[in-house]
Amino acid sequence: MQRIKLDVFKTFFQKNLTGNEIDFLIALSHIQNPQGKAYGVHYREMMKSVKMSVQAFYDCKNSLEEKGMIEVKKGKDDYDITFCGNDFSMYTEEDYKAGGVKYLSTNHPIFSDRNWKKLKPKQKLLAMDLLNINLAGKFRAHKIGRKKFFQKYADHMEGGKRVKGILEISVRTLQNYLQMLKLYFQIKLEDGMYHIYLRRPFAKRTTAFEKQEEIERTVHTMCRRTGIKEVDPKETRDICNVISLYQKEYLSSGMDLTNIFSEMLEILNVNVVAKRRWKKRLKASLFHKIFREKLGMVTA
DNA sequence: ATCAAGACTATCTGGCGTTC
DNA sequence: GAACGCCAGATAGTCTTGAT
Repeated sequence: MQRIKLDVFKTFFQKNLTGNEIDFLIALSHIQNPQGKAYGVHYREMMKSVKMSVQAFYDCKNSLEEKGMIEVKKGKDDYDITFCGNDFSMYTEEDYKAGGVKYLSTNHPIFSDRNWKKLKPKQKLLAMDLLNINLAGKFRAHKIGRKKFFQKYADHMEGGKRVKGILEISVRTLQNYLQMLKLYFQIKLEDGMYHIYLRRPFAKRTTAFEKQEEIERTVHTMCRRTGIKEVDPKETRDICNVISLYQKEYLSSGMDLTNIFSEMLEILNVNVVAKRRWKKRLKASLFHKIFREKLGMVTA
């Protein structure tokens, strides 16, 4: 589920997010399940994907929780993190077709661009807002009056009072931002109207989101938590397929997969008395059986 | 693995001035 | 008139170091 709900994104503007915090949330959206939950988030993993320091990981995790953007539950050397309000599980195919699901895709090339990380926090928000407008407008140029553009994003004076724009920055700063926006957008000023549209390499929709990848992450997390070191690729794939097949039931049941993995290991090692001698590995057929039982499906 | 303190670095603003 | 380069000082963000 590489996406952020539009109304969740809108709250970004009021939370005074730092650059790292924004990237943390984007990275979280990459690994969340349809309910907006990311299981087994490890600090090293985030350090790598967000390119942040150890301390930055903890700072972000704590500050985002304080700001009410995420909910954190401690796991085994890792965390289960819920992206608050970013739940997509209630939508059906029809909802998507009818255009009733408003979201910003985080699977867009702009987020993997090498310059992205260098952008300032509010530049990121501005780029994301314009990206959303351009995607919604099917890549047609976004036309907006110069004055209106500045009033929307930057503060301005009105009758001696300072009126805030959504970015709460000065006009001068917004002018500076226009330079960086040129990385991703073509910006032309014609008759007092800005014409803003995505540059060629970025004028594309996302690639299909990787449901499989997210499930595979879950399996690896469960392996880490149950101490399985020997991760057979074929068994992993088969287990992923089973989870994918029953994903709807699994998500609504709210069950903890760790228990199924533990049970799988117990059965595999039923003849081994000493726990430390257990052979810890994956066995898809056994997983399948336990999984179905727990979901209340009777094996035929 | 986690976190706190302090060091270091980046950012924003608003003024002045130049260019188109 | 709009855009923007440069500058200094205040403020905020991030990283390094080091302890537990």
